Amino acid sequence: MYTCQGPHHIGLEVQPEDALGSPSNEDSPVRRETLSRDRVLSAAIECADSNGIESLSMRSLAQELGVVPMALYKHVTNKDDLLDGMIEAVVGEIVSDPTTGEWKHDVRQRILAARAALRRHAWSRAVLESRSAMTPAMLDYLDSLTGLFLAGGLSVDLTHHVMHALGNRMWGFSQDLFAATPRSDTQSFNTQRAALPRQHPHLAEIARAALRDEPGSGAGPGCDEQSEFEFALDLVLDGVGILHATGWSSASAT
Amino acid sequence: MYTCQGPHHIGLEVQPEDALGSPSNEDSPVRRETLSRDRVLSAAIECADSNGIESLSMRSLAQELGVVPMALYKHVTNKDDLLDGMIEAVVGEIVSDPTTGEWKHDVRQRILAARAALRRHAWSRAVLESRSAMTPAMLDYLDSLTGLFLAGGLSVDLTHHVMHALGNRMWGFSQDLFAATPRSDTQSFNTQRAALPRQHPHLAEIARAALRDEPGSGAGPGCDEQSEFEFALDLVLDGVGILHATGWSSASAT
DNA sequence: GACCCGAGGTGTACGACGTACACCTTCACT
DNA sequence: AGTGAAGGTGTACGTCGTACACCTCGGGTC
Repeated sequence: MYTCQGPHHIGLEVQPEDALGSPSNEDSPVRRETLSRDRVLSAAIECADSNGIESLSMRSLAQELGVVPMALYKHVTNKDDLLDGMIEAVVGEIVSDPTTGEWKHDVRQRILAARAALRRHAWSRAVLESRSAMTPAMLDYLDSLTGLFLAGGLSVDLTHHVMHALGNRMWGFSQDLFAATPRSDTQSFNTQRAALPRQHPHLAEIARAALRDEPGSGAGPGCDEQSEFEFALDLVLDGVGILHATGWSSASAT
Repeated sequence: MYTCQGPHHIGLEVQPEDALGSPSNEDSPVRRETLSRDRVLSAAIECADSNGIESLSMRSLAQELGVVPMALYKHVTNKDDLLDGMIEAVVGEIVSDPTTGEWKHDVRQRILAARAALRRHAWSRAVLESRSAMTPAMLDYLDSLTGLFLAGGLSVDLTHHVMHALGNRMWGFSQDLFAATPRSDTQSFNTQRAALPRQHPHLAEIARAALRDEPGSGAGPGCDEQSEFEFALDLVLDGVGILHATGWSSASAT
Protein backbone atom coordinates (compact mmCIF):
# COMPACT_ATOMS: atom_id res chain seq x y z
CA MET A 1 0.00 0.00 0.00
CA TYR A 2 2.66 2.47 1.03
CA THR A 3 0.51 5.04 2.74
CA CYS A 4 3.06 5.23 5.49
CA GLN A 5 5.12 8.40 5.20
CA GLY A 6 6.08 7.15 8.62
CA PRO A 7 8.91 9.24 10.07
CA HIS A 8 7.06 12.39 9.17
CA HIS A 9 9.82 13.36 6.79
CA ILE A 10 10.39 17.07 6.51
CA GLY A 11 13.34 16.63 4.27
CA LEU A 12 15.92 17.67 6.82
CA GLU A 13 15.02 15.75 9.94
CA VAL A 14 15.90 12.40 8.41
CA GLN A 15 18.87 10.84 10.16
CA PRO A 16 21.61 10.30 7.59
CA GLU A 17 23.30 7.27 9.16
CA ASP A 18 20.13 5.27 9.76
CA ALA A 19 18.71 5.94 6.34
CA LEU A 20 21.63 6.27 4.01
CA GLY A 21 24.25 4.38 6.01
CA SER A 22 22.62 1.05 5.26
CA PRO A 23 21.48 1.11 1.66
CA SER A 24 21.53 -2.66 1.39
CA ASN A 25 19.30 -3.11 4.42
CA GLU A 26 15.76 -2.64 3.16
CA ASP A 27 13.80 -4.20 6.01
CA SER A 28 12.56 -0.80 7.23
CA PRO A 29 12.43 1.59 4.30
CA VAL A 30 12.33 4.76 6.36
CA ARG A 31 13.97 6.49 3.45
CA ARG A 32 11.93 5.95 0.30
CA GLU A 33 13.81 5.03 -2.80
CA THR A 34 14.01 7.62 -5.53
CA LEU A 35 11.03 8.25 -7.77
CA SER A 36 10.89 7.32 -11.42
CA ARG A 37 8.33 7.55 -14.16
CA ASP A 38 7.54 3.89 -13.75
CA ARG A 39 7.07 4.17 -10.03
CA VAL A 40 4.78 7.14 -10.50
CA LEU A 41 2.76 5.38 -13.16
CA SER A 42 2.31 2.14 -11.27
CA ALA A 43 1.35 4.00 -8.12
CA ALA A 44 -1.19 5.94 -10.16
CA ILE A 45 -2.59 2.75 -11.64
CA GLU A 46 -2.80 1.08 -8.28
CA CYS A 47 -4.54 4.10 -6.83
CA ALA A 48 -7.02 4.33 -9.69
CA ASP A 49 -7.70 0.61 -9.44
CA SER A 50 -8.64 0.76 -5.81
CA ASN A 51 -10.12 4.24 -5.41
CA GLY A 52 -11.47 5.05 -8.84
CA ILE A 53 -10.05 7.39 -11.43
CA GLU A 54 -12.05 10.37 -10.23
CA SER A 55 -10.22 10.39 -6.93
CA LEU A 56 -6.79 10.29 -8.52
CA SER A 57 -5.27 13.73 -8.23
CA MET A 58 -1.70 14.84 -8.45
CA ARG A 59 -1.89 15.69 -4.80
CA SER A 60 -3.32 12.38 -3.62
CA LEU A 61 -0.87 10.49 -5.78
CA ALA A 62 2.02 12.46 -4.36
CA GLN A 63 0.83 11.73 -0.86
CA GLU A 64 0.59 8.04 -1.66
CA LEU A 65 4.21 8.19 -2.74
CA GLY A 66 5.23 10.14 0.33
CA VAL A 67 6.26 13.10 -1.73
CA VAL A 68 5.26 16.66 -2.36
CA PRO A 69 2.90 17.19 -5.34
CA MET A 70 5.36 19.12 -7.45
CA ALA A 71 7.86 16.28 -7.24
CA LEU A 72 5.75 14.33 -9.71
CA TYR A 73 6.34 16.92 -12.37
CA LYS A 74 9.95 15.85 -12.56
CA HIS A 75 8.78 12.53 -14.03
CA VAL A 76 5.58 13.46 -15.79
CA THR A 77 5.03 16.66 -17.71
CA ASN A 78 1.43 17.14 -16.53
CA LYS A 79 -1.66 15.18 -15.63
CA ASP A 80 -2.53 14.40 -19.23
CA ASP A 81 0.87 12.88 -19.63
CA LEU A 82 0.24 10.84 -16.50
CA LEU A 83 -3.02 9.52 -17.93
CA ASP A 84 -1.35 8.76 -21.24
CA GLY A 85 1.31 6.81 -19.40
CA MET A 86 -1.30 4.89 -17.48
CA ILE A 87 -3.21 3.71 -20.52
CA GLU A 88 0.07 3.03 -22.26
CA ALA A 89 0.90 0.63 -19.45
CA VAL A 90 -2.53 -0.99 -19.47
CA VAL A 91 -2.61 -1.42 -23.23
CA GLY A 92 0.87 -2.90 -22.94
CA GLU A 93 -0.60 -5.58 -20.71
CA ILE A 94 -2.60 -7.02 -23.59
CA VAL A 95 -1.18 -10.46 -24.29
CA SER A 96 -1.03 -11.75 -27.84
CA ASP A 97 -1.91 -15.37 -28.25
CA PRO A 98 -0.07 -17.10 -31.07
CA THR A 99 -2.00 -16.76 -34.31
CA THR A 100 -3.59 -19.73 -35.98
CA GLY A 101 -4.07 -18.22 -39.42
CA GLU A 102 -7.84 -18.39 -39.13
CA TRP A 103 -8.52 -14.66 -39.01
CA LYS A 104 -11.89 -14.72 -37.33
CA HIS A 105 -10.57 -16.84 -34.51
CA ASP A 106 -7.41 -14.81 -34.16
CA VAL A 107 -9.20 -11.48 -34.10
CA ARG A 108 -11.63 -12.82 -31.57
CA GLN A 109 -8.83 -13.96 -29.30
CA ARG A 110 -6.97 -10.71 -29.59
CA ILE A 111 -9.98 -8.58 -28.78
CA LEU A 112 -10.94 -10.76 -25.86
CA ALA A 113 -7.38 -10.43 -24.61
CA ALA A 114 -7.72 -6.66 -24.83
CA ARG A 115 -10.98 -6.91 -22.96
CA ALA A 116 -9.37 -8.96 -20.23
CA ALA A 117 -6.56 -6.45 -19.80
CA LEU A 118 -8.77 -3.39 -19.77
CA ARG A 119 -11.27 -4.98 -17.43
CA ARG A 120 -8.59 -5.41 -14.83
CA HIS A 121 -8.60 -1.62 -14.63
CA ALA A 122 -12.13 -0.33 -14.52
CA TRP A 123 -11.06 3.25 -15.19
CA SER A 124 -9.26 2.45 -18.42
CA ARG A 125 -12.34 2.69 -20.61
CA ALA A 126 -13.13 6.24 -19.62
CA VAL A 127 -9.53 7.34 -19.85
CA LEU A 128 -8.97 5.67 -23.18
CA GLU A 129 -12.02 7.34 -24.64
CA SER A 130 -11.06 10.72 -23.30
CA ARG A 131 -7.64 10.72 -24.96
CA SER A 132 -7.52 12.40 -28.32
CA ALA A 133 -4.17 11.19 -29.59
CA MET A 134 -2.92 7.64 -29.72
CA THR A 135 -0.03 6.35 -27.71
CA PRO A 136 2.59 4.03 -29.22
CA ALA A 137 1.17 0.95 -27.50
CA MET A 138 -2.26 1.76 -28.83
CA LEU A 139 -0.87 2.06 -32.32
CA ASP A 140 0.93 -1.25 -31.88
CA TYR A 141 -2.26 -2.98 -30.86
CA LEU A 142 -4.23 -1.43 -33.68
CA ASP A 143 -1.57 -2.38 -36.17
CA SER A 144 -1.46 -5.97 -35.00
CA LEU A 145 -5.24 -6.24 -35.13
CA THR A 146 -5.27 -4.79 -38.62
CA GLY A 147 -2.59 -7.26 -39.58
CA LEU A 148 -4.78 -10.16 -38.55
CA PHE A 149 -7.47 -9.15 -41.01
CA LEU A 150 -4.99 -8.60 -43.80
CA ALA A 151 -3.27 -11.90 -43.07
CA GLY A 152 -6.66 -13.55 -43.37
CA GLY A 153 -6.94 -12.35 -46.91
CA LEU A 154 -9.36 -9.47 -46.40
CA SER A 155 -8.83 -6.58 -48.75
CA VAL A 156 -7.34 -3.42 -47.31
CA ASP A 157 -10.56 -1.72 -48.31
CA LEU A 158 -12.71 -4.07 -46.27
CA THR A 159 -10.22 -4.18 -43.42
CA HIS A 160 -10.29 -0.43 -43.21
CA HIS A 161 -14.03 -0.32 -42.92
CA VAL A 162 -14.11 -3.16 -40.44
CA MET A 163 -11.70 -1.41 -38.13
CA HIS A 164 -14.03 1.56 -38.16
CA ALA A 165 -17.02 -0.69 -37.65
CA LEU A 166 -15.46 -2.31 -34.62
CA GLY A 167 -15.19 1.12 -33.08
CA ASN A 168 -14.41 0.98 -29.42
CA ARG A 169 -15.43 -2.66 -29.35
CA MET A 170 -11.92 -3.46 -30.49
CA TRP A 171 -10.81 -2.51 -27.00
CA GLY A 172 -13.19 -4.95 -25.44
CA PHE A 173 -15.88 -2.76 -24.05
CA SER A 174 -19.37 -2.18 -25.24
CA GLN A 175 -20.73 0.65 -23.12
CA ASP A 176 -23.61 -1.34 -21.70
CA LEU A 177 -26.32 1.23 -21.85
CA PHE A 178 -28.82 -1.25 -20.50
CA ALA A 179 -27.09 -1.64 -17.16
CA ALA A 180 -28.29 1.80 -16.16
CA THR A 181 -29.49 2.91 -12.75
CA PRO A 182 -26.42 1.22 -11.38
CA ARG A 183 -25.84 2.34 -7.85
CA SER A 184 -28.65 4.77 -7.15
CA ASP A 185 -30.35 4.46 -3.81
CA THR A 186 -32.92 1.71 -3.47
CA GLN A 187 -35.67 4.28 -2.95
CA SER A 188 -35.57 5.88 -6.37
CA PHE A 189 -34.62 2.56 -7.91
CA ASN A 190 -37.81 0.99 -6.78
CA THR A 191 -40.08 3.84 -7.73
CA GLN A 192 -38.43 3.91 -11.14
CA ARG A 193 -38.83 0.18 -11.51
CA ALA A 194 -42.46 0.47 -10.55
CA ALA A 195 -43.15 3.25 -13.02
CA LEU A 196 -41.31 1.58 -15.86
CA PRO A 197 -43.91 -0.80 -17.28
CA ARG A 198 -46.51 1.84 -18.14
CA GLN A 199 -44.02 4.40 -19.42
CA HIS A 200 -41.73 2.05 -21.26
CA PRO A 201 -43.55 -1.12 -22.11
CA HIS A 202 -40.93 -2.48 -24.48
CA LEU A 203 -38.08 -2.05 -22.06
CA ALA A 204 -40.20 -3.63 -19.39
CA GLU A 205 -40.86 -6.61 -21.60
CA ILE A 206 -37.16 -7.16 -22.16
CA ALA A 207 -36.32 -6.71 -18.53
CA ARG A 208 -38.99 -9.22 -17.57
CA ALA A 209 -37.65 -11.80 -19.99
CA ALA A 210 -34.07 -11.25 -18.88
CA LEU A 211 -34.99 -11.59 -15.25
CA ARG A 212 -36.87 -14.79 -15.94
CA ASP A 213 -33.93 -16.36 -17.75
CA GLU A 214 -31.30 -15.57 -15.18
CA PRO A 215 -32.96 -14.76 -11.89
CA GLY A 216 -30.67 -12.87 -9.57
CA SER A 217 -27.46 -13.88 -11.28
CA GLY A 218 -25.68 -10.89 -9.82
CA ALA A 219 -24.38 -8.59 -12.55
CA GLY A 220 -27.02 -6.04 -13.50
CA PRO A 221 -30.61 -6.85 -14.31
CA GLY A 222 -29.94 -10.39 -15.38
CA CYS A 223 -27.49 -9.66 -18.18
CA ASP A 224 -24.28 -11.57 -18.60
CA GLU A 225 -21.98 -8.82 -19.76
CA GLN A 226 -19.36 -11.15 -21.13
CA SER A 227 -21.71 -13.14 -23.33
CA GLU A 228 -23.41 -9.96 -24.49
CA PHE A 229 -20.04 -8.70 -25.59
CA GLU A 230 -19.17 -11.89 -27.39
CA PHE A 231 -22.55 -11.93 -29.08
CA ALA A 232 -21.98 -8.46 -30.47
CA LEU A 233 -18.43 -9.21 -31.48
CA ASP A 234 -19.40 -12.36 -33.30
CA LEU A 235 -22.24 -10.54 -34.98
CA VAL A 236 -19.78 -8.10 -36.49
CA LEU A 237 -17.16 -10.67 -37.34
CA ASP A 238 -19.66 -13.01 -38.96
CA GLY A 239 -21.05 -10.12 -40.96
CA VAL A 240 -17.57 -9.27 -42.12
CA GLY A 241 -16.99 -12.88 -43.02
CA ILE A 242 -19.99 -12.77 -45.31
CA LEU A 243 -18.86 -9.55 -46.94
CA HIS A 244 -15.43 -11.04 -47.46
CA ALA A 245 -16.79 -14.23 -48.92
CA THR A 246 -19.02 -12.36 -51.33
CA GLY A 247 -16.26 -10.06 -52.52
CA TRP A 248 -17.52 -6.82 -51.02
CA SER A 249 -15.77 -3.61 -51.90
CA SER A 250 -16.59 -0.04 -51.03
CA ALA A 251 -16.98 0.80 -54.70
CA SER A 252 -19.78 -1.73 -55.06
CA ALA A 253 -21.62 -0.60 -51.93
CA THR A 254 -25.01 1.09 -52.03
CA MET B 1 -25.79 35.91 -27.55
CA TYR B 2 -26.66 37.93 -24.46
CA THR B 3 -23.18 38.66 -23.22
CA CYS B 4 -24.21 42.18 -22.47
CA GLN B 5 -24.82 42.58 -18.73
CA GLY B 6 -25.03 46.14 -19.93
CA PRO B 7 -26.26 48.46 -17.17
CA HIS B 8 -23.76 46.91 -14.79
CA HIS B 9 -26.57 45.73 -12.61
CA ILE B 10 -25.78 45.73 -8.94
CA GLY B 11 -29.26 44.72 -7.96
CA LEU B 12 -30.21 48.05 -6.48
CA GLU B 13 -29.20 50.59 -9.07
CA VAL B 14 -31.82 49.45 -11.55
CA GLN B 15 -34.42 52.15 -12.08
CA PRO B 16 -37.83 50.75 -11.16
CA GLU B 17 -39.97 52.84 -13.51
CA ASP B 18 -37.90 52.27 -16.63
CA ALA B 19 -37.57 48.57 -16.06
CA LEU B 20 -40.66 47.44 -14.30
CA GLY B 21 -43.04 50.23 -15.25
CA SER B 22 -43.23 49.01 -18.84
CA PRO B 23 -43.41 45.26 -18.74
CA SER B 24 -45.03 45.09 -22.17
CA ASN B 25 -42.27 47.11 -23.80
CA GLU B 26 -39.43 44.66 -24.41
CA ASP B 27 -37.40 46.64 -26.96
CA SER B 28 -34.55 47.41 -24.50
CA PRO B 29 -34.35 44.71 -21.87
CA VAL B 30 -32.27 46.63 -19.36
CA ARG B 31 -33.80 44.45 -16.68
CA ARG B 32 -33.19 40.81 -17.54
CA GLU B 33 -36.22 38.62 -17.26
CA THR B 34 -36.24 36.13 -14.46
CA LEU B 35 -34.25 32.93 -14.72
CA SER B 36 -35.81 29.53 -15.18
CA ARG B 37 -34.53 26.01 -15.57
CA ASP B 38 -35.17 26.19 -19.29
CA ARG B 39 -33.32 29.43 -19.69
CA VAL B 40 -30.39 28.05 -17.76
CA LEU B 41 -30.33 24.86 -19.80
CA SER B 42 -30.55 26.52 -23.18
CA ALA B 43 -27.86 29.02 -22.26
CA ALA B 44 -25.67 26.12 -21.15
CA ILE B 45 -26.28 24.28 -24.40
CA GLU B 46 -25.56 27.35 -26.45
CA CYS B 47 -22.38 27.95 -24.52
CA ALA B 48 -21.22 24.35 -24.86
CA ASP B 49 -22.02 24.41 -28.56
CA SER B 50 -19.86 27.39 -29.26
CA ASN B 51 -17.10 27.12 -26.66
CA GLY B 52 -16.86 23.43 -25.96
CA ILE B 53 -18.07 21.52 -22.95
CA GLU B 54 -14.77 21.78 -21.12
CA SER B 55 -15.11 25.53 -20.85
CA LEU B 56 -18.61 25.38 -19.46
CA SER B 57 -18.44 26.17 -15.77
CA MET B 58 -21.10 27.29 -13.40
CA ARG B 59 -19.30 30.58 -13.18
CA SER B 60 -18.98 31.19 -16.91
CA LEU B 61 -22.58 30.18 -17.43
CA ALA B 62 -23.74 32.55 -14.73
CA GLN B 63 -21.76 35.35 -16.31
CA GLU B 64 -23.32 34.60 -19.67
CA LEU B 65 -26.72 35.00 -18.04
CA GLY B 66 -25.70 38.18 -16.27
CA VAL B 67 -26.13 36.60 -12.90
CA VAL B 68 -24.06 35.54 -9.92
CA PRO B 69 -22.92 31.88 -9.93
CA MET B 70 -24.98 30.81 -6.96
CA ALA B 71 -28.16 32.03 -8.63
CA LEU B 72 -28.04 29.00 -10.90
CA TYR B 73 -28.46 26.70 -7.96
CA LYS B 74 -32.01 27.91 -7.55
CA HIS B 75 -32.87 26.22 -10.84
CA VAL B 76 -30.44 23.33 -10.97
CA THR B 77 -29.40 21.25 -8.00
CA ASN B 78 -25.75 20.95 -9.06
CA LYS B 79 -23.58 20.65 -12.12
CA ASP B 80 -24.46 17.01 -12.70
CA ASP B 81 -28.09 17.98 -12.78
CA LEU B 82 -27.23 20.68 -15.29
CA LEU B 83 -25.51 18.15 -17.53
CA ASP B 84 -28.42 15.75 -17.18
CA GLY B 85 -30.77 18.51 -18.21
CA MET B 86 -28.61 19.34 -21.20
CA ILE B 87 -28.57 15.83 -22.61
CA GLU B 88 -32.23 15.51 -21.76
CA ALA B 89 -32.85 18.47 -24.04
CA VAL B 90 -30.62 17.17 -26.81
CA VAL B 91 -32.08 13.69 -26.74
CA GLY B 92 -35.48 15.34 -26.84
CA GLU B 93 -34.48 16.89 -30.15
CA ILE B 94 -34.40 13.50 -31.84
CA VAL B 95 -37.20 13.49 -34.38
CA SER B 96 -39.14 10.33 -35.03
CA ASP B 97 -39.95 9.68 -38.63
CA PRO B 98 -43.22 7.85 -39.18
CA THR B 99 -42.64 4.12 -39.15
CA THR B 100 -43.08 2.03 -42.24
CA GLY B 101 -43.35 -1.37 -40.57
CA GLU B 102 -40.14 -2.56 -42.19
CA TRP B 103 -38.06 -2.82 -39.02
CA LYS B 104 -34.62 -2.58 -40.55
CA HIS B 105 -35.51 0.59 -42.38
CA ASP B 106 -37.26 2.09 -39.39
CA VAL B 107 -34.43 1.37 -37.00
CA ARG B 108 -31.96 2.79 -39.46
CA GLN B 109 -33.96 5.98 -39.77
CA ARG B 110 -34.35 6.36 -36.06
CA ILE B 111 -30.68 5.88 -35.33
CA LEU B 112 -29.64 8.26 -38.08
CA ALA B 113 -32.06 10.78 -36.60
CA ALA B 114 -30.38 10.35 -33.24
CA ARG B 115 -27.05 10.82 -34.93
CA ALA B 116 -28.21 14.02 -36.56
CA ALA B 117 -29.45 15.44 -33.28
CA LEU B 118 -26.36 14.54 -31.29
CA ARG B 119 -24.03 15.78 -33.98
CA ARG B 120 -25.52 19.23 -33.72
CA HIS B 121 -23.99 19.32 -30.27
CA ALA B 122 -20.45 18.02 -30.40
CA TRP B 123 -20.19 17.74 -26.64
CA SER B 124 -23.20 15.47 -26.27
CA ARG B 125 -21.28 12.26 -26.92
CA ALA B 126 -18.86 12.78 -24.07
CA VAL B 127 -21.56 13.93 -21.70
CA LEU B 128 -23.91 11.10 -22.57
CA GLU B 129 -21.18 8.54 -21.99
CA SER B 130 -20.18 10.08 -18.70
CA ARG B 131 -23.67 9.85 -17.21
CA SER B 132 -24.34 6.73 -15.20
CA ALA B 133 -28.10 6.88 -14.88
CA MET B 134 -30.60 7.37 -17.67
CA THR B 135 -32.83 10.35 -18.04
CA PRO B 136 -36.50 10.05 -19.00
CA ALA B 137 -35.88 11.16 -22.59
CA MET B 138 -33.15 8.57 -22.94
CA LEU B 139 -35.49 5.89 -21.70
CA ASP B 140 -38.15 7.09 -24.12
CA TYR B 141 -35.77 6.84 -27.04
CA LEU B 142 -34.53 3.43 -25.96
CA ASP B 143 -38.05 2.21 -25.53
CA SER B 144 -39.14 3.41 -28.93
CA LEU B 145 -36.10 1.83 -30.56
CA THR B 146 -36.79 -1.44 -28.79
CA GLY B 147 -40.36 -1.21 -29.93
CA LEU B 148 -39.28 -1.04 -33.56
CA PHE B 149 -37.52 -4.38 -33.30
CA LEU B 150 -40.41 -6.00 -31.50
CA ALA B 151 -42.89 -4.57 -33.99
CA GLY B 152 -40.79 -6.12 -36.72
CA GLY B 153 -41.39 -9.51 -35.25
CA LEU B 154 -38.04 -10.06 -33.58
CA SER B 155 -38.22 -12.09 -30.41
CA VAL B 156 -37.70 -10.27 -27.16
CA ASP B 157 -34.67 -12.48 -26.64
CA LEU B 158 -33.04 -11.38 -29.87
CA THR B 159 -34.13 -7.78 -29.43
CA HIS B 160 -32.53 -7.70 -26.03
CA HIS B 161 -29.23 -8.91 -27.36
CA VAL B 162 -29.37 -6.59 -30.32
CA MET B 163 -29.85 -3.57 -28.13
CA HIS B 164 -26.75 -4.57 -26.26
CA ALA B 165 -24.92 -5.22 -29.50
CA LEU B 166 -25.74 -1.79 -30.81
CA GLY B 167 -24.06 -0.36 -27.75
CA ASN B 168 -23.43 3.33 -28.07
CA ARG B 169 -23.96 3.09 -31.82
CA MET B 170 -27.66 3.45 -31.12
CA TRP B 171 -26.93 7.07 -30.27
CA GLY B 172 -25.31 7.62 -33.61
CA PHE B 173 -21.67 7.81 -32.78
CA SER B 174 -18.94 5.34 -33.39
CA GLN B 175 -15.91 6.69 -31.57
CA ASP B 176 -13.75 6.85 -34.65
CA LEU B 177 -10.50 5.62 -33.24
CA PHE B 178 -8.87 5.93 -36.62
CA ALA B 179 -9.26 9.68 -36.79
CA ALA B 180 -6.56 10.04 -34.16
CA THR B 181 -3.85 12.67 -34.03
CA PRO B 182 -6.56 15.19 -34.73
CA ARG B 183 -5.23 18.64 -34.06
CA SER B 184 -1.69 18.08 -32.90
CA ASP B 185 0.90 20.48 -34.20
CA THR B 186 2.13 19.84 -37.71
CA GLN B 187 5.64 19.20 -36.42
CA SER B 188 4.92 16.06 -34.45
CA PHE B 189 2.24 15.09 -36.94
CA ASN B 190 4.75 14.94 -39.71
CA THR B 191 7.40 13.09 -37.77
CA GLN B 192 4.77 10.62 -36.66
CA ARG B 193 3.52 10.20 -40.18
CA ALA B 194 7.06 9.64 -41.38
CA ALA B 195 7.79 7.04 -38.72
CA LEU B 196 4.52 5.22 -39.21
CA PRO B 197 5.24 2.94 -42.16
CA ARG B 198 8.13 1.08 -40.57
CA GLN B 199 6.57 0.82 -37.13
CA HIS B 200 3.02 0.10 -38.21
CA PRO B 201 3.01 -1.33 -41.70
CA HIS B 202 -0.61 -2.43 -41.69
CA LEU B 203 -1.95 0.91 -40.54
CA ALA B 204 0.23 2.55 -43.15
CA GLU B 205 -1.20 0.34 -45.84
CA ILE B 206 -4.73 1.29 -44.91
CA ALA B 207 -3.91 4.95 -44.69
CA ARG B 208 -2.29 4.82 -48.10
CA ALA B 209 -5.33 3.20 -49.65
CA ALA B 210 -7.72 5.61 -47.99
CA LEU B 211 -5.73 8.60 -49.13
CA ARG B 212 -5.66 7.29 -52.70
CA ASP B 213 -9.42 6.85 -52.80
CA GLU B 214 -10.36 10.24 -51.46
CA PRO B 215 -7.38 12.55 -51.72
CA GLY B 216 -7.71 15.52 -49.43
CA SER B 217 -11.43 15.26 -48.98
CA GLY B 218 -11.26 17.22 -45.76
CA ALA B 219 -12.46 15.18 -42.81
CA GLY B 220 -9.61 13.21 -41.31
CA PRO B 221 -7.22 11.06 -43.29
CA GLY B 222 -9.60 10.43 -46.13
CA CYS B 223 -12.42 8.82 -44.16
CA ASP B 224 -16.04 9.74 -44.67
CA GLU B 225 -17.32 9.53 -41.13
CA GLN B 226 -20.95 9.34 -42.17
CA SER B 227 -20.56 6.45 -44.56
CA GLU B 228 -18.30 4.63 -42.11
CA PHE B 229 -21.06 4.91 -39.57
CA GLU B 230 -23.69 3.67 -41.94
CA PHE B 231 -21.48 0.79 -43.00
CA ALA B 232 -21.12 -0.36 -39.41
CA LEU B 233 -24.78 0.12 -38.67
CA ASP B 234 -25.86 -1.86 -41.68
CA LEU B 235 -23.38 -4.56 -40.83
CA VAL B 236 -25.05 -5.05 -37.49
CA LEU B 237 -28.58 -4.75 -38.77
CA ASP B 238 -27.99 -7.16 -41.63
CA GLY B 239 -26.43 -9.62 -39.23
CA VAL B 240 -29.45 -9.34 -37.01
CA GLY B 241 -31.68 -9.85 -40.00
CA ILE B 242 -29.96 -13.14 -40.69
CA LEU B 243 -30.27 -14.27 -37.10
CA HIS B 244 -33.91 -13.36 -37.12
CA ALA B 245 -34.57 -15.17 -40.37
CA THR B 246 -32.84 -18.31 -39.14
CA GLY B 247 -34.69 -18.37 -35.85
CA TRP B 248 -31.80 -17.59 -33.56
CA SER B 249 -32.34 -17.78 -29.84
CA SER B 250 -29.93 -17.36 -26.97
CA ALA B 251 -30.63 -20.92 -25.83
CA SER B 252 -29.39 -22.28 -29.15
CA ALA B 253 -26.25 -20.13 -29.24
CA THR B 254 -22.78 -21.62 -29.01
C1' DG C 1 -52.31 49.66 4.94
C1' DA C 2 -49.57 46.21 7.79
C1' DC C 3 -47.85 41.88 7.64
C1' DC C 4 -45.45 38.07 6.15
C1' DC C 5 -43.76 34.46 3.31
C1' DG C 6 -41.51 32.20 -0.03
C1' DA C 7 -39.20 32.45 -4.49
C1' DG C 8 -35.22 34.11 -6.46
C1' DG C 9 -30.78 36.68 -6.63
C1' DT C 10 -26.39 38.02 -3.81
C1' DG C 11 -21.87 37.83 -1.23
C1' DT C 12 -18.60 35.58 1.13
C1' DA C 13 -16.09 31.72 2.00
C1' DC C 14 -14.00 27.00 1.89
C1' DG C 15 -11.62 23.23 0.23
C1' DA C 16 -10.49 20.94 -3.65
C1' DC C 17 -7.75 21.03 -8.06
C1' DG C 18 -3.52 21.61 -11.64
C1' DT C 19 0.73 23.71 -11.96
C1' DA C 20 4.30 27.92 -12.51
C1' DC C 21 8.45 29.31 -10.34
C1' DA C 22 12.18 29.82 -7.32
C1' DC C 23 14.60 27.33 -4.16
C1' DC C 24 17.43 23.72 -1.83
C1' DT C 25 19.84 18.86 -1.60
C1' DT C 26 22.43 15.38 -3.14
C1' DC C 27 25.69 13.09 -5.83
C1' DA C 28 28.60 11.71 -9.82
C1' DC C 29 32.34 13.35 -12.22
C1' DT C 30 35.98 16.29 -13.00
C1' DA D 1 37.37 20.80 -3.67
C1' DG D 2 34.22 22.19 -7.41
C1' DT D 3 30.47 22.04 -10.42
C1' DG D 4 26.35 20.99 -12.65
C1' DA D 5 22.44 18.57 -13.24
C1' DA D 6 18.83 15.62 -11.41
C1' DG D 7 15.41 15.33 -8.14
C1' DG D 8 12.59 16.94 -4.14
C1' DT D 9 10.47 21.20 -1.63
C1' DG D 10 7.60 25.38 -0.55
C1' DT D 11 4.86 28.91 -1.77
C1' DA D 12 1.63 30.89 -4.52
C1' DC D 13 -1.98 31.70 -8.12
C1' DG D 14 -6.08 31.04 -10.60
C1' DT D 15 -9.82 27.93 -11.34
C1' DC D 16 -13.44 25.03 -9.98
C1' DG D 17 -18.06 23.45 -7.44
C1' DT D 18 -20.92 24.76 -3.87
C1' DA D 19 -22.42 25.49 1.42
C1' DC D 20 -24.52 29.03 3.99
C1' DA D 21 -26.32 33.22 5.47
C1' DC D 22 -28.22 37.07 3.72
C1' DC D 23 -31.14 40.45 1.10
C1' DT D 24 -35.04 41.83 -1.94
C1' DC D 25 -38.98 41.56 -3.92
C1' DG D 26 -44.08 40.64 -5.41
C1' DG D 27 -48.34 38.81 -3.98
C1' DG D 28 -51.63 36.94 -0.55
C1' DT D 29 -53.89 37.42 3.87
C1' DC D 30 -55.61 39.81 7.83
